[in-house]
Amino acid sequence: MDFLAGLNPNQRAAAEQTEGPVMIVAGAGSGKTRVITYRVAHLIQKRVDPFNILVLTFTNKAAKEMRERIIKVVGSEAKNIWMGTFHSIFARILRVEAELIGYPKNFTIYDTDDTKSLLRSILKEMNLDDKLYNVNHVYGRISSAKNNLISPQEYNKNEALLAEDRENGRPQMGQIYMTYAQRCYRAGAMDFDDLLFKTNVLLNKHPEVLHKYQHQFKYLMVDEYQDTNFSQYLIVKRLAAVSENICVVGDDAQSIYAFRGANIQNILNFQKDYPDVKIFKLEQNYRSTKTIVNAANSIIANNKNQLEKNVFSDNEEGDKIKVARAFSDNEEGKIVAEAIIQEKTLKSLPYKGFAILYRTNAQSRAMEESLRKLNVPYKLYGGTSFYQRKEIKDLISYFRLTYNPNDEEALKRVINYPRRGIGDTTVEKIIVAADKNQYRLWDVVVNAHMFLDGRSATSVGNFGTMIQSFQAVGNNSNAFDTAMHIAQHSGILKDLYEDKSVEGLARYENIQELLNGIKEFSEREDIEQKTLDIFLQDVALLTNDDNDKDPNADTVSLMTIHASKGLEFPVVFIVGLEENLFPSQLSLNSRSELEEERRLFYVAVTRAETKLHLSYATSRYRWGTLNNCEPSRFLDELNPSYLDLDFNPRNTNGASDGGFKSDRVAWQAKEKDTFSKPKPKVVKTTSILPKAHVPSEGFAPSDTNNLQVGMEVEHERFGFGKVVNLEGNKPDIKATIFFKELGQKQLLLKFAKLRIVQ
DNA sequence: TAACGACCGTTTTTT
DNA sequence: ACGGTCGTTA
Repeated sequence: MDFLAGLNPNQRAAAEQTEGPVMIVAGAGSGKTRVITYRVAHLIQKRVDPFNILVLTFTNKAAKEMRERIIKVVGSEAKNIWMGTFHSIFARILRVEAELIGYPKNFTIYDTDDTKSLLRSILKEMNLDDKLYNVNHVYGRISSAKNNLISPQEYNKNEALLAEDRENGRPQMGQIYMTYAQRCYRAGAMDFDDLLFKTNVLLNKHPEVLHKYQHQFKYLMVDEYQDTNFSQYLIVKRLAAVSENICVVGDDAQSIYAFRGANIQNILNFQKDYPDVKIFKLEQNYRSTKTIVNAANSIIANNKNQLEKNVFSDNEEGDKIKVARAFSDNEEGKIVAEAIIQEKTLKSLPYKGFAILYRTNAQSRAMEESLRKLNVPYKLYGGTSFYQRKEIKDLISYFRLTYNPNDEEALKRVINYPRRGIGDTTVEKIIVAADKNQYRLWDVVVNAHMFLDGRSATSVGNFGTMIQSFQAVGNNSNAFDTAMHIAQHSGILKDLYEDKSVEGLARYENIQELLNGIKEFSEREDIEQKTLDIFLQDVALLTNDDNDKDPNADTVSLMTIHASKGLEFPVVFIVGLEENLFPSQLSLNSRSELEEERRLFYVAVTRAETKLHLSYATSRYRWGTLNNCEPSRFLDELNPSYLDLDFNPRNTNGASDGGFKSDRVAWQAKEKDTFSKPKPKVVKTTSILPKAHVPSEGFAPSDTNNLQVGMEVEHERFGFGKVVNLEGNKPDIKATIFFKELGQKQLLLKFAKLRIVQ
């Protein structure tokens, strides 16, 4: 079985170097997954026990895909490889070892919602202003502390951090972190960051455990190493310390998760940690055309501090990159949808050969509408996961509570859902009683009569009894029977069944779907223990892709660029290339954040195999109001020789800047104008804009049916200008006019009030 | 305690 | 635009 023959010399050398520290710097599309797959296959062929191999990935999708590919090569033996995301692998280990660090084995995993909800309660209890102590900000602060392995105690001793918080007007941050950690502990819960943080605690405090896993995992591989944070880095370093058979794979140019603590230095410094590292560079891109690869290179060249590499393609030159300018987000959608239909026929591609990538999930709406209008089948990836839906979380909260009654977030969520007469006041009393006596909420619930009076004591007591009855069922039945029992007896099923609205119906169906999933789980042959608590263990770590009904359906893919990492499509559309959107407004403050946006663009561009489309809109609805948009600086950074513009962005004043600056100049002029004067209270449409131009006496709009390029016109507010271009059909004719004062603008003739001067 | 309406902030990205 | 939260009212 000479599967290594399918690799190029570089790839093969990397796959064969199984001993000692190895770093594989893999450019986009250079066959990275292939190398990892064959490297693992090679290990197994060399009689390494799959149980001794640990492969860490970043997403469930990557883990799943790689597992399938390895199984294809080496057969079912590969199922025994330890392969998964950092979070799932270490959750699995913590389930075994949790008691050593004072957690129950069946600890709950708090997802983002749970975490935020707990933080909100804490802020409220501490009487803190939740505008100043914005939950997302607080969460981010705690998360980054954990990712840098700073415990609450250390945080509160760290003068630099405390001073920083004081300067930001948030002196209570340390206390919040402390309380948050205590409350998680009390609830027997870990959040996402804890799964890594506590693993470090475990390995640090228990040398015998560290020793055990060091010897179990004789071979370590880490995919997407550029996206690891300090916490992950240290786990890997510790586990690899004995064997030093560690292979990291990554591409610094594709590091896009610094915002959540990833440290690009981990890959840049790998060589310092392991001086005898063998470095392999995979520089040949097999995925994309020369045009796409070169254009991508021209983007990333704008970043500093990179590992040196030269990504190239031997594929054909390929089409130029199409750039489209739209008038609005909806028109952009229309352009994309039409292009898909056209190109599908032209190149006889299936729909699944197309992907639309965007910076933010909110952008999917305009795309979806246009695709629906033209009957283009599509599938939306990401967005709110199935497991984040309210009704699903509600039912799962009952499950959680059944197996871990200390799970306070679950308790608060369902104690009065469906309604059972336990209002906020009563819940408040329970919390106060618990805090006063150092009890857990659950202790108060089961002893309700000691803390509450009459009616509410009875309701709360009944709730406790109900959960206890669920526990009894859970101990004696399989997952599906338990789940069904809980769904019925909690009243959730009835409550949703009675809601006959469209949304209510959808919710009911979602519950059905969850129950079906649990039924499938109960019938699986490859798992020995099929109780609901086992099913529950992984739920918080699941994402959408597990719920993919038919992955082979022929549909266009819509997703964020982050979600597209690792994927490839023959034709890719990157939409919304506008300043403040991509690059994101929030990234403009620092060079490093802007560089991350640029890497994100690089990732997006390199998803395309044969054809890339870029587009931007000159106006877009955001927060429900229409905003003017300036083309993204990234468009300027692309070498224009790779571009094919479907419009003329140049000024008529002879300047041949050839870029997107004309749009930008016009935009800037207008912005300046808009902000120079105090805004009127009600800003509904552009007609409220202050009048910079005083119209000539007796100004009256002319009939613009016969408007020609080159004509001089006067606009009520924009002043005098010259028609540069006319495009579009009948009622939607769009005029590009260069105004003396304001620069170039696009106007729809049916709306614009123009007086023809000559 | 529940139901209703006004108001607010949200849109970065994921485990 | 939209959903979640808060305050008012019954």
